[in-house]
Amino acid sequence: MSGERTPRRDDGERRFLDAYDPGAYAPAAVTVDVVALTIRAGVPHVLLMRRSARPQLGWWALPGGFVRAQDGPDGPADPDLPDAALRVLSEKTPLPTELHLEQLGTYGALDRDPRMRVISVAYVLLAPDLPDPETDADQAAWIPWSALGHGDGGDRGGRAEIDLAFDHARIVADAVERARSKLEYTALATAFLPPEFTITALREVYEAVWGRPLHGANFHRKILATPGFVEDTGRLAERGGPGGGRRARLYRPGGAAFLHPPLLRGAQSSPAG
Amino acid sequence: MSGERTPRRDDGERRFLDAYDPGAYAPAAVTVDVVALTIRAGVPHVLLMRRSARPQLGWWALPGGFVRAQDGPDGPADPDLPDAALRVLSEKTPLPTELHLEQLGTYGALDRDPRMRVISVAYVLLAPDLPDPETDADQAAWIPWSALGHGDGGDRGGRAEIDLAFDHARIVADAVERARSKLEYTALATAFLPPEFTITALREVYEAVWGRPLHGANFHRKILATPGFVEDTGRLAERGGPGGGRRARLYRPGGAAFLHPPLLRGAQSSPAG
DNA sequence: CCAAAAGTGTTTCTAATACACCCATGT
DNA sequence: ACATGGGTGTATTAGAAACACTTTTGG
Repeated sequence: MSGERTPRRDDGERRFLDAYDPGAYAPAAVTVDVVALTIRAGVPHVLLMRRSARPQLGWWALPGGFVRAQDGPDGPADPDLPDAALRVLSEKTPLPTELHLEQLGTYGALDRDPRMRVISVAYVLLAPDLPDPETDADQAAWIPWSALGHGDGGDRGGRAEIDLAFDHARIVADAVERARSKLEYTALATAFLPPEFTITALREVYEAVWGRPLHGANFHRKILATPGFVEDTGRLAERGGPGGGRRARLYRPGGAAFLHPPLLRGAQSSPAG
Repeated sequence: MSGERTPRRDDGERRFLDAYDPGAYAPAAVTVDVVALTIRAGVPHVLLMRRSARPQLGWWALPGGFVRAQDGPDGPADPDLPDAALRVLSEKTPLPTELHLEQLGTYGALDRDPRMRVISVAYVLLAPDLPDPETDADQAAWIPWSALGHGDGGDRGGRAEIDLAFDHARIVADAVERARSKLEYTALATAFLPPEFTITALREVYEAVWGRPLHGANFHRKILATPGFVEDTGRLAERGGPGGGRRARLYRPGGAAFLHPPLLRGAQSSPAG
């Protein structure tokens, strides 16, 4: 490792770039697909759309679209991939202001799209309970994870499974697994909740995503013992439970991104609390 | 969710596909970059190459190359992205038979390559100590993480930092962080070791990657208490330490992919044991 | 013999779990 | 009043960490 050079862009470099022909490459299409996850009434849902174009016209699929690589007639180039994900999603449904977006992975098998080679960068979006998409209800909808063919963890006793277009069932399954494991060691559960929430609401997020009940009392203590997870607002919820009950304290997300120690979903009956 | 349809490919679909023109899209180039990590003499290294072409001629960079989207003059199409990663890497250095390859993430900022819009799918490869690349030593080399400008954790007291081409410093930093966290909750540490190894060698992997000493006695017990992490071969190492010492038992990787419980790298002096 | 490294025993301490119980509110 | 849900106290238990010590080898 002797004599490291750290060359700066020189005249030769400039001349090379001026003469470069971008059309020489570019044999694959690049898309972004978004797995938007939320929890409605304690049940995890994913946003799906019916395909309005061939191929696989009429199938349920993830919202997605082509990355704008350069400025063009359709609009300016996407500065980065997350921008492309948000643009593509906002073209189909209104976006909440508070959200969490993270890259899930990239899918590029040769035969995943019958038209051509398509490389899809998938993103996971975690959002609080959103209104139904404003597009025609038959075109976009929040679908429970449990209704999907693969990768869920809920009960779907006898219900018909929904097949997704392309390899989107696999992508959703990967997204669900990502969400499940990230709740263990990050404070991401708050991304499913409004800006202020109760500890019970937070617990219900864990129970919905992990598909298993947690011990309320111990969960409560453990959340408060994890530094930076939540921050007390000093106020109380408007009212107690529907059938009576004490009013719960309201919290907002704390500054911490990672949880120390993590909330492990072990094999026991009610861990993490 | 009433009346789900699961349409099959019909005549209209077939006619559509026959008439489809793939050239209508394809505005971005897709590459794969590989962050190959190994440990040599207790020090973590990454495989880097000097760029032999413009742009950034002569800079250190990750091995990588364009994805073959279709069959062409250079060879057949890559069936999937991991195949592309292995092909690209094998074109530059011989590959070990035992290795772990996983997708790290995809980088697609508008200005990350001055030539054109390039979307790079990055892979992490964990490998046992490999021989030096057979290409010219000045063209490819194993470089210690600590020599790199960003994202390391080792000491580099006064040593000159190596700048990487494009956004590769960021990619390597992400790969290092991925490796560090995956050692916590998966059995991946064995990917850095030969097929049979001692518990001490395993501990040295953790110490190298995490950059911190661990308590040998407790580590030993904890590894053996984690089901499926390692499996006893019943044999002993050829000899003890250089200055004397008992011969260590040899183990091979167990079947488990995930560790229950995980080995947490907390903030204390010597966790995980 | 002595130093070095592998591995075990044991104590201490902290954190996870379970369960009992009190508090506050809606009906 | 009483049922419901929020929240705290506390005993039990499991696991993490620290340290002492035995075993086996090289020099």
